[in-house]
Amino acid sequence: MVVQTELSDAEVDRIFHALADATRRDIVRRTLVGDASVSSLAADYAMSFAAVQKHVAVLEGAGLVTKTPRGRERLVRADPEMLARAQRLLDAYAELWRGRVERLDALIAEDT
Amino acid sequence: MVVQTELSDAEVDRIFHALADATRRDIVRRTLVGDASVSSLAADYAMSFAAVQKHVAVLEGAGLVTKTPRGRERLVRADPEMLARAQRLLDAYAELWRGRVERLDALIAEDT
DNA sequence: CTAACGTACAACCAAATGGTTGTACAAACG
DNA sequence: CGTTTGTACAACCATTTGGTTGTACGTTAG
Repeated sequence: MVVQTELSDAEVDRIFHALADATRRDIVRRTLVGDASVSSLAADYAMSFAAVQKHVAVLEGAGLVTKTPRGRERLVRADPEMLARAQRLLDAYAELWRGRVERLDALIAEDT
Repeated sequence: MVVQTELSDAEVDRIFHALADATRRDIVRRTLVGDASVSSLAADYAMSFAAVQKHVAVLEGAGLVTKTPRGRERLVRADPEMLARAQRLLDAYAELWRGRVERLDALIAEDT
């Protein structure tokens, strides 16, 4: 889509795909506030631990989240740098669309 | 993720999924500027007409795009209202993340 | 009218997704 | 020590995805 951004098409694909699932969005939300082990995350979803592990892996692959070992646990946290890049990406789209919508509004206004 | 938005989880799923493909993002970009028939869109991608038809259907299902018949053609255009809703959704995420990042920045600043 | 064009839709296929269970292993607990 | 906890990973499965080709049908052009 060649919006102003430093992200490749494949990275944008991965980011949007990672966010296209309610469980994964919830994991991002929770790890935004503070760290959480994979099992503590898994405790709140009606699916197996392994399934949650996979969701975390998808988020990790998109760079939205990082995992750091602490003892036998793996702490998951939202990665601020990648979130900032994703944020700029979303801003770029929002801005693009805003421009389009305002242009349409202007056309409608002219019609009156 | 329960961000401030009027969209259901399933709708958010569909929107992000629709945007998780470079061809579909390109179609949105092109129909943002002006209408385009499905075949005129398809002419620019290295895939069959039917494949492009399916991509348009995904965008349509997400509400990002509408199709209106004109003669034998079907004109595709980005839907301003849904784009505005998607824009607010993206804004909400960006804002959420911005808050988190700024909070982290503040913590780092305190450490110095 | 006939031919070409634009679309719809079904059938099919390979690969990816999203889930499961089972096994293995290191770390923490008692 | 042995047991439980947290994780990793493989195998498996059903469904979805993203692509294909082929057929049918209305619309436009000659």
